Amino acid sequence: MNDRTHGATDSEFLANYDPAEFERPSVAVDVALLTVADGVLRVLLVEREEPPQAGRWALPGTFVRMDESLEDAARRALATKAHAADVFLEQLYTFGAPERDPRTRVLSVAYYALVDAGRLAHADLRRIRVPWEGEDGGPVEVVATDGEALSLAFDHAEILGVVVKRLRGKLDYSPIGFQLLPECFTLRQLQDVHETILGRPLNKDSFRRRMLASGQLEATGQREDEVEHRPAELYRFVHRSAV
Amino acid sequence: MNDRTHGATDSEFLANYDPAEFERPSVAVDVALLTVADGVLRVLLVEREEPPQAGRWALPGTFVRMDESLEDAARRALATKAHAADVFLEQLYTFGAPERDPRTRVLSVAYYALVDAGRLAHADLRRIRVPWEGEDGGPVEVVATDGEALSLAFDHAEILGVVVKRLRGKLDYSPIGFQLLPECFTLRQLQDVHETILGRPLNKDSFRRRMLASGQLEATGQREDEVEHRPAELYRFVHRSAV
DNA sequence: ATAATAGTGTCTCTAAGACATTATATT
DNA sequence: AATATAATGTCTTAGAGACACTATTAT
Repeated sequence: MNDRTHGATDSEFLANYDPAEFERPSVAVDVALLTVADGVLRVLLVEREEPPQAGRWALPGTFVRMDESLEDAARRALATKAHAADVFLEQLYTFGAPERDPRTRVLSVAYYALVDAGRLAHADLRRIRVPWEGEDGGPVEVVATDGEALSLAFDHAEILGVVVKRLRGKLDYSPIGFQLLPECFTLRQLQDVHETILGRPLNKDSFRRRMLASGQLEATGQREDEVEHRPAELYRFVHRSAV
Repeated sequence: MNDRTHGATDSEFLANYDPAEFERPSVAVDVALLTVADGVLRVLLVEREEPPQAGRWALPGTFVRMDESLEDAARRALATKAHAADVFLEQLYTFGAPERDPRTRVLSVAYYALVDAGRLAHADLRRIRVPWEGEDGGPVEVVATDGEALSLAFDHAEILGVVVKRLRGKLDYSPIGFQLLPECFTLRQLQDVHETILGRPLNKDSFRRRMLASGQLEATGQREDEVEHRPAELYRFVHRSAV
């Protein structure tokens, strides 16, 4: 028991508190920014230019500053890459294996962000290939435009695997599907997003019924155009007031 | 760009790496150890004896050591409190608001643990009261045996709220219900656990059918005894081989 | 007109809720 | 025998899958 602190008031204690007393891990945030387009999941990666693991591809990340929240750090990690002000962003999991970073102990609080493909240039987006079915989980692969698998830094292939697993699990009872589409969209586009995330085809009829019955969709009265067939109704996502 | 590191190999870089270069947050783990008995959720709390927030009730926690995994730290936080070797333990969420701890920046990687009530003395377990329905979420209350609400330390009421919300969300598609029961249990006991977690009654017939159809239950051929009515069959949880 | 997709209506099948009935223990 | 709960069987209802059919655009 420490006489300097035991029984003291909070203010006395804090005046004597030495935060440098113990060795600490570093804390980073890494953000998986995903889009869906053309039936594939894509992720924003950056090529590491400095050691460790220079030349490998990594999720955008940054070390957490002492006075910012974790979510603020995550948005800062995206700031130069995307119009990150209003992207959907949610904490995923904290990865803390002692040897996951060769520098020193580095914890990564991982986030995932979802945007519609129209808001990002395709330049930095790489295609995700999921080598497992359903919610089995495990690392995923990321392939370049030439089809070759990229070498990912640290445990980022595992992090992306957890992202995909999380998306598959949450898709049915959360509005994440809408985050990957523009404000107005057709039911077909919504179904494409769901099928791409789940990695399997869905029944069109029951998908329509389920979505329309959910109360989350509002018909805009407008129709898509520039399509070479009958244009579909455009819908807007409305947050469902719980029952 | 840093000339000392740019273009260097990993080993050159690491030889020069100074982990003390940047100020870092502290990282703690806090563990919510839950049981279900007599129709209530209970949680293991410890009374803080030293500042900050001496006298308040807190989740067992500890600072993460440089060479241990987050899960190891969580088990260590429980070690003196419970036979923690083989409890079910899962990461919940990382809480990182800059002002959540008055000492300095302290991140908390929260875990939850589930054990059957028979394995813990009731002494340190306090009853959880959930003031919201379904998965609305929000902080919960913890009440002493005399019914008075305890004053919880830091953001631990919010952490417990997230635990309850997570349990309600995962109950239907994960085996967490079984973690709160002894190895052999009756369907009635399993239903009690589900009803307690969800905070609402369930239909007995369809609950039985659903559980038996899930393939997760194996009849032991044995029956409960020391009950004052017809004894029920005892079942054992078997991990369901997917499909 | 033809092609292509949007959207509607209906049948079937499965799972949940409701309820009645039978079974098996204790007192 | 009376009581309490376990366990089974059946009817009804809601939602998903399947499929046929109609609607609306472009070429």
